[in-house]
Amino acid sequence: MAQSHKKPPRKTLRPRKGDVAIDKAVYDAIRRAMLMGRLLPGTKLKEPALGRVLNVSRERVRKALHRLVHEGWLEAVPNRGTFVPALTIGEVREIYDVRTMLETAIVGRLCAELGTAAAQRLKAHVAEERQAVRTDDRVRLFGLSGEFHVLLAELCQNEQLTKLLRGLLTRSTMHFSLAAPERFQNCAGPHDHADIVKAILARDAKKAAKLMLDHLLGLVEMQSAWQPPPSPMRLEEAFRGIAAAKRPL
Amino acid sequence: MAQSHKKPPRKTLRPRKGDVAIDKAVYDAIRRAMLMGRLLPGTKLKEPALGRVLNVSRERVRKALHRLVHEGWLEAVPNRGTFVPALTIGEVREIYDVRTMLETAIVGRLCAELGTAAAQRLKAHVAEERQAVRTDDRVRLFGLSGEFHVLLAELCQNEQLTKLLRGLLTRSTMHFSLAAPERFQNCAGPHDHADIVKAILARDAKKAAKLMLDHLLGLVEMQSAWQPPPSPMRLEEAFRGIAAAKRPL
DNA sequence: TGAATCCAGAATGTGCACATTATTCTGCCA
DNA sequence: TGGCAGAATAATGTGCACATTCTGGATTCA
Repeated sequence: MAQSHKKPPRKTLRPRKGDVAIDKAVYDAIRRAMLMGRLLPGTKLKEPALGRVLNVSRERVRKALHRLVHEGWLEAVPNRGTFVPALTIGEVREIYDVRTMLETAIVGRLCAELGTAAAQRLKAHVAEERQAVRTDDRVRLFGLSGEFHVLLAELCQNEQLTKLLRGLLTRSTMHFSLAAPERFQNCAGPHDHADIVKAILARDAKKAAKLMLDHLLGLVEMQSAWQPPPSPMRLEEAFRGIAAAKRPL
Repeated sequence: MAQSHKKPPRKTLRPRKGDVAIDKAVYDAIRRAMLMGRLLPGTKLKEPALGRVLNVSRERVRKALHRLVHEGWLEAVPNRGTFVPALTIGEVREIYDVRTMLETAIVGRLCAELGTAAAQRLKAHVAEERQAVRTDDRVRLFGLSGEFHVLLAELCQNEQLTKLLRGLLTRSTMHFSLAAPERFQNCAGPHDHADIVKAILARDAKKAAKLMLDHLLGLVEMQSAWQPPPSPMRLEEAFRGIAAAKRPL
């Protein structure tokens, strides 16, 4: 305590108040890179390199990586680093199995209790998907296809359910994104979705559940057919156009 | 680079190799304190105090808190601190609603495909619960009651499902633990479990699902009746007997 | 007397400097 | 020429020293 207590060096220490925004930006950047298939399974995410590429400090990268690891997006090996996981077909099947359990129950419930507003939202969504198909807007259709399943959960008015299903959805699409990014699509097509909505609106619980089951089984089948391409990718290229912080921090 | 480069102070820096174990210990300690009802909803978990109590550095506490926050056990307010959440009855109902969707599907599947080994494990578990009731072993019954639901998931041979259900279970019991720690019990009693197992063994999917539904509804009903007691608690008392690291780090 | 303000104390957030550990490269030897 | 050992280099893990922000209480003024 009774030391010299010299003036600290303090070079460039300036923690602004907009801190959580930066954290989220880093997190989103890595997640987006994965979802866009820029990061091959087995890729090692080095903290210094990521910090350089994203223009943030290593601690920021570290925090984002920890979060992603815990969410199941990445795998961490102590004293080794953080890696992009190689999801096996079995794991993908398991995730889709859980989704089947949840989503068949969801459509069943929607058949039992469905307000006019909810029905309207369903019909509007199907119309949007049809429009996306007509204009051949692949990117938009990709987003809509995923949001359809989230919408079904939302209509149950259960926050926990929605959050859970959203996590399952992103995890189930991860393998697909990593495996075949050029074939950007979430579902086989909006046709299945339209049929499911029709069954729900007709209050046909049995048919709706069956359609949902077949739909998800079809997705698994489709994903199982793909193989991860063996072409590696540099980190700088992977994060090209995916900025976290414009100015250095 | 061309600076004086004096000898660094380095007082007591000794990062052992058993690091992840300490992290887990801190994490478990806080979680255990919550599960034992030692931490009332609204309690602020101060990092320095926790570090003192658990004999670990503040960074370790910080990491554990971050993880717990992300898992939904705690709530963090930026620049304010980390707090024990006050789960509303509505949220508890939502969690149980999700559990209902999953677990009715689980028992349905078990009725369809159930090996002899699985049937044996089910019967053994029911016997264990009955034994715990006979000897009036409350603590053991508490653990067994929770593990029953996890066991059902495990018998589906789906890792993802098991992990998910385990999370839901702990989260659904959290409110109960916080509200009424002295009434330590997971389920209304082993009687419901025995009936469910009987229906599964009889391959009666409809009855099994109905029994599970009623079982979970009963649990929600029971939890809704309780109110959180308004007696606060000091941090030192809360973590009495819940050690993270014996020796200072 | 009550409320607004300001100030001291503590708690949180974060960059940084190390120690430790893993990886790669290079030279040597079989 | 291929494999192996050791050193150099890079990456990860962690305590620490700050800056910033929040909180609680005392003081002052209407």
